[in-house]
Amino acid sequence: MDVTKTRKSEETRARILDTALTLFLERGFQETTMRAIADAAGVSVGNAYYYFESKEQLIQAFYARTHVEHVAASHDLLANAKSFADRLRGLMHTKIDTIEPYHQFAGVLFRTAADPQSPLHPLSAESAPVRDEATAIFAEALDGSTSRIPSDLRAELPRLLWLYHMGVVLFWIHDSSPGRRRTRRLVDGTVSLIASLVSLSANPLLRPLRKRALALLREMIPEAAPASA
Amino acid sequence: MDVTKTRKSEETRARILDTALTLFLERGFQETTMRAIADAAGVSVGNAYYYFESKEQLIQAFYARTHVEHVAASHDLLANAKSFADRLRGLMHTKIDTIEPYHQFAGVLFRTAADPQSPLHPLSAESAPVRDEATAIFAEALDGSTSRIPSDLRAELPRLLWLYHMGVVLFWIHDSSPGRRRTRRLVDGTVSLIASLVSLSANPLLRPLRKRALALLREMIPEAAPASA
DNA sequence: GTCTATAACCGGATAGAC
DNA sequence: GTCTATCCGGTTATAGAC
Repeated sequence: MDVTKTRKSEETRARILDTALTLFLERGFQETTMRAIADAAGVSVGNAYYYFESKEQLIQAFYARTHVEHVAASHDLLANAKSFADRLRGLMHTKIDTIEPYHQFAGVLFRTAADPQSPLHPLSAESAPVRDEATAIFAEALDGSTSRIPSDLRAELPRLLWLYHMGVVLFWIHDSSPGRRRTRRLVDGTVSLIASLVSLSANPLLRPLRKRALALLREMIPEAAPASA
Repeated sequence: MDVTKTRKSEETRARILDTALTLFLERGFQETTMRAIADAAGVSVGNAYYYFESKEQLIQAFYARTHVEHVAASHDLLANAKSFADRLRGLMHTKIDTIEPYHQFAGVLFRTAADPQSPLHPLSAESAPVRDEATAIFAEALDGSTSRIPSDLRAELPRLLWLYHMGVVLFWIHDSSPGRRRTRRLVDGTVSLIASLVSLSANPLLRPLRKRALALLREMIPEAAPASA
């Protein structure tokens, strides 16, 4: 009985979610009313709110879905590419590929996510699991690379790269060029610069700067998910 | 007659704006209804909307006001400090001072500003005047400095610094430490790093990297306010 | 106690009279 | 320029069904 109940519940939830995402993609976020979502999903408005706290909550699905897709899409790449630059570049391009279908309402998503109070915010406690997973994929890109990287830097790089990737996504949101060409170009350019910088950072000349930068980073972002920051 | 009309209009507009900002500061943005603003300002809701397109539009005032204050607050500093690091550090600290009163609703402000569609967006055409002025103050900090800086970098630095300053403000929004200590610390640390990096960039070893970085920057941000980007 | 529905609330925004 | 009346849509209160 529990099973049946749960299954039906799950189905209703999934139906509402799928309907919502479809409508968002068809008409945009603002233009899609909760009444329309409920209607199209064959439930009442109140019922939709039983499953999802708010309209924005429905966007959470975006996060989870695209991240899962990104991991899947990156599998081959991470199995094959060797150099740090290739791995990072590949990762970034598959990321863009993965989120592309959602570009039209990415603005709204980001707008929501930008509010420090929002559970959707990338730095919020609620986002910690997704954030940690996303950071992990950069760590994986790093671990599997054959490039020589100073060990102190290597320890901090995954989080730095996650931050970098957020910056690229931010650029992407504003990128209206055909095929998102400008973002692609930005990725190629910045990955190449990052790779150069990383390999230069081993140079004795840059050692003091590297040490200072890493110390500052550790001070500013003490833990992956600081509750009291 | 026109004068009287205009004057009265200006007064009403100013009254609504002042009332709104006061209420926002007292109770927060979300908690302040347009009805409350209209009431407190002694006008009707419809009238408030005659002067301001939307509730969020009222926040525009924030931009203009704080920038004017920032320029004023930076005057002495720019007249006295000599080194690039001192000038930049001072500029950043006066910036934080200036925006501090608005910290409690900065999240909402940023949230609004983050939407690519929003006229409040820092990169929007509507924001160009403020953005250009803000960039100009960094150019001034640079021009008056006695530090030696490669000329190709010097040409691009104001825009880079504007970008950097946006990043700091973003950090500040999320900074709930007493006295905004973490942001202050971030400013000191990053300014020192930036200064080191700028002076290191003259080193032949880093020349190719600098050239590539600047070329990428110019490609990605062709003009101050690209209409078609 | 898990799910679903209806009716209402609330506040941002607009229409249209004066 | 100013108002009143109204719309609209996110959200909630609450009653009842399974």
